[in-house]
Formats: sequence, C-alpha cells, structure tokens
Amino acid sequence: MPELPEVETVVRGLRSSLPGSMIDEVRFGKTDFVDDPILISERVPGLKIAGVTRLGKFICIGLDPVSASPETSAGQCLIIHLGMTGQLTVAQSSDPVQSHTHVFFALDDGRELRYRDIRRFGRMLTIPASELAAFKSLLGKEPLEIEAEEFCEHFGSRRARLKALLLDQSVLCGIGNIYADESLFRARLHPTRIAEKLKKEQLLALRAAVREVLEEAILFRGSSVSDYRDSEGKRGNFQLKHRVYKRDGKPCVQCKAIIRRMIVAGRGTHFCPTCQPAGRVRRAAKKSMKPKVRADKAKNKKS
DNA sequence: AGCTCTTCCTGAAAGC
DNA sequence: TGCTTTCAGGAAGAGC
Repeated sequence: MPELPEVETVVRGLRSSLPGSMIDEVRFGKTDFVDDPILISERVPGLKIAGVTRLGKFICIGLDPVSASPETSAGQCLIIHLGMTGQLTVAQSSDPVQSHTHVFFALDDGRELRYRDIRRFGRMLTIPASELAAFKSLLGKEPLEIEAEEFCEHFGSRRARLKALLLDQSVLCGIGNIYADESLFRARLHPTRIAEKLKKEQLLALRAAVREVLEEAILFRGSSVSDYRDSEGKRGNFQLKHRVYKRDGKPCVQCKAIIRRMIVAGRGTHFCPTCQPAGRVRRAAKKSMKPKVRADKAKNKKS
C-alpha cells in the first residue's frame, strides 16, 4: 500500500515527466472516490501542469492557467490519495488500458495521466491553489522534517499507543502500517507502549528510526506488497528489506525469536517479542479471583 | 482523549 | 474441482 516512500517515488517520477504539459480533457469511469467529478471536469481542462509535490500521502499536482493574465488567479491543485491500491501512471493514449482504470487526463502531447484503483479506497479532489495552505494545515508534520524537540512534544504528551500515534495522519503524515511496524522494530519499542511513558532517549530513538526507515525505503523506490507501482508501472524493492512487516512466524533477523502478529489500533501489527519488550503490564487482570466484584466496585467509585 | 466497531471495495487465499 | 467465506487495510464516522 502506498505510504510516504511510495508516494514520494510516484511524485518524483511524475515531476520528471509532467510539468509543462497541458491537460486537454478529463474522462471518468467510476467516480465514487472523487469528491466532485463535475468540478474537476469544469476547472482542470486547459490548465498547464506546473509542478508535482507530496503532502503526507497526498499527491498534489499544481495547475496554472496558460495565459497568466493577472486577474485570473484560477490556479488549481489536483489532489490525489492513492488509498490502498491507487496507481497514477503516465502512458501514451494509444496504450492498452488496464482494468479498474477510472480517470484519464488527456495531455496535449498525446500522452495520458491515468488513475487506476482496484479497491477505490483512494480519493481525488481539486481545490483552488489559494486553499492549499489550509489543506496542508489539516495534516500533521512531515516525518522527514519534524525537529527533535517538536517530535518529543507531540509524542511525549500523548497517552495513546505508539502504533496508533504513528498511524494518525494529524500527528505525523505519511506513515502507514508497513513503516509504523518497521520503525517500531528499529527503535526497539513495542507497538502497544504508551507514548507519554517513554523516556526522552526512546522518543529520540523513535524519531531517528522513522527517518532512517523512510529514507531507506525511498532509496529502494518503496515497498511493493499487494498492488503498489510507481509512475512508470514498476515495482519497488523495499519489501525485500522488511524486518517485521508480514514476517510473522519467521525468525527475527536480530535475535532469531519468532516474529509475532497482533491487532493494534485495528491494524495487523508485526513485532519481535524479544527485541521489542512490552511496557509494564497492568496488574489488575492478573490476580482477579473476583473479577466481577472488582469491576463493579471500580464503577461505583466513579459515579 | 482514545478505544473499538463499521463502512467502503476487490482479489487472494483459506475452508469445505 | 469449484463454490463460499474470510481477510487485508486508509480514513472517516458512530458510539462508548
């Protein structure tokens, strides 16, 4: 599934081939993942692609009017989230169309920017360029940009589990299930540990692990599990470097213990029980000779 | 505040 | 062999 390294790889590919081209026409197949297809059809054709950037897991295609008359500030941003199975590729318009391709942006040079999404968990919308800052402000910090102090403030004050926080796009943007698990392994932290209870050095280790994993994954052009492909339709290679993700039942690369899988924050979560020891286990559950009574007492106390 | 559950969707894999 | 069921998960919303 596309997370920060995969989206970054796609963005770099698009950036090298799209800017300067004009979008002539937009055609849609299914549109249930598009905020407002009519608006896109109205606003986008006739605009020139100025640049391609990444915001967390979002791809942002900057579109400018061709004749830059001062009063038409009709610059737009086409924003695309790949969800689980989204693919954004550039093809010749004569190339065969793969199944599940739902949006076609015909360019003025005979090429097409195509959006394919098997499960349609992606999202597509257009906003005026002037609203980009507001859109950005809804997202958390970029994990490759956040400073150490800021990271410690954001995480150190939260009572949530580390895994849940890493997945929360309003805290850090761009991390998904793969890189959350891989980062926690490298930081030697158990996914269910409570962020607030970490020592500063552990928070710093987590920040460093996140950066290291993401940077390495970008070098390998992302991880191709399931359907990920870059803008040329090619696979990434970082899946070969995963140390815990989808490796449950296999020996830990570090200590040979068996990698385990559990559900945390509703997601399949992979970890090494030895390298990533759990935090203090709450005592309550253990010596519960009279669990019912205890539970009731606790309830009465509150009310 | 933060947790779980549900919804969206398809194809792969497991179960019968 | 072939059908049916289960599962995976990013994000948002409901409800606790």
